[in-house]
Amino acid sequence: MTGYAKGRATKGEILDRALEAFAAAGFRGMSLRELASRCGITHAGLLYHFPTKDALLMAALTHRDEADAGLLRTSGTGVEQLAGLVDVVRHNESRRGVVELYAVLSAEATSPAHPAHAYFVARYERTVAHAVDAFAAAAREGALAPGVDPAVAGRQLIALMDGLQIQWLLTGAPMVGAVRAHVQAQLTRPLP
Amino acid sequence: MTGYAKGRATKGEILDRALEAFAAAGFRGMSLRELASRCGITHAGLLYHFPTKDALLMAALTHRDEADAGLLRTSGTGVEQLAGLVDVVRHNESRRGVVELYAVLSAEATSPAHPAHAYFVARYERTVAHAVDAFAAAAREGALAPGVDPAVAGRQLIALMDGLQIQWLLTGAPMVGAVRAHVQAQLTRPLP
DNA sequence: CCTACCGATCGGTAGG
DNA sequence: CCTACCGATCGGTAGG
Repeated sequence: MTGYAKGRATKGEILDRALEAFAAAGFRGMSLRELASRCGITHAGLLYHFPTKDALLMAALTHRDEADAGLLRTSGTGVEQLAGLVDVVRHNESRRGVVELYAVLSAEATSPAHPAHAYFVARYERTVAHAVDAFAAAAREGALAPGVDPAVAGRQLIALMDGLQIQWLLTGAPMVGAVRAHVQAQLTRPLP
Repeated sequence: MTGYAKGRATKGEILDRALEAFAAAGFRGMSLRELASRCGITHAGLLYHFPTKDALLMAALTHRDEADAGLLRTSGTGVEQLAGLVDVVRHNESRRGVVELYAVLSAEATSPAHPAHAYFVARYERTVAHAVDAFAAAAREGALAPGVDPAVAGRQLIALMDGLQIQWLLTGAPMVGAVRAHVQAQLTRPLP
């Protein structure tokens, strides 16, 4: 019982530190030995919990997804869903590590040989689909500005968020204002 | 004479292949020995031309900049400058390697310790400034839609382009349509 | 979970 | 430009 609970806690801490390490150095640049020493174990101990470096990466990404589950599940109107996406951007400005993680790994993972390539392809399809759904719902509410195509607007919004993350990481330029202005420009009704 | 001219040509070819290697593997993941073998020399031979790996990266980025010089220098009206940016996106869809290079390296270089960190900070300031200038010129022409702030619109456009590059690399989703639609939405006059 | 090891590979240098 | 080397580090495994 104690051993099991302690084992799970340790594993969760390892995954948190693995995310930081992957964010800082990417997949190739991240060293099992350095991460292990940050966790107070040896790199062989790390490989006792996770059989390979690839498996550790996937476990860490799944761990991150579970921690963020429900972050986008704001059941509400289309306009409210879009406001929720703006809130996510605001929230992201308080967690550089998470933003860095996705910026670095999604760029790395564009290579089909990358261990997380399939994960990021699926992640983008899911994220873009969520944004498209939000704009489509806004259209049904009559809140969409004339000429706005939900399919295009959804892809644009996710792209804008990703691009602003790079600029924010590099120069510190704030993200929220630019995202909010862009979303508002697609609507005929003010964001809450 | 011959030696000098041949030396320059070889060096240019090395830099072209270095760009491909950095794009595929990032800075850390790129190996001098593998690049050298692609160039038909040893890794020590590579270090005869470029004293360190850092120096090779910077030389390759400068080489790339020189090849693309003038790509943005479409002297014309603000609306024409914006159309020129859309043309760059169209052009980029025919050179995956270049798009991959900037996507991978700009994400990596968000870390202040990265050898190209200062380069990418300066690059973004320059690129965003160009887009802001284009929108400001469009404003002076009376071509800007009401409520559009050139400073915000410039940052949004560069961010949109970067984000769409990630999506294009990952899923193959075309970039030009979404960029063109976004730029058009900021204007009161049709793009050429 | 550790010690001890494996083969492989890394960037860089000496010396020519 | 090459050969030959340096110390360091890598992911992974055997065996406990």
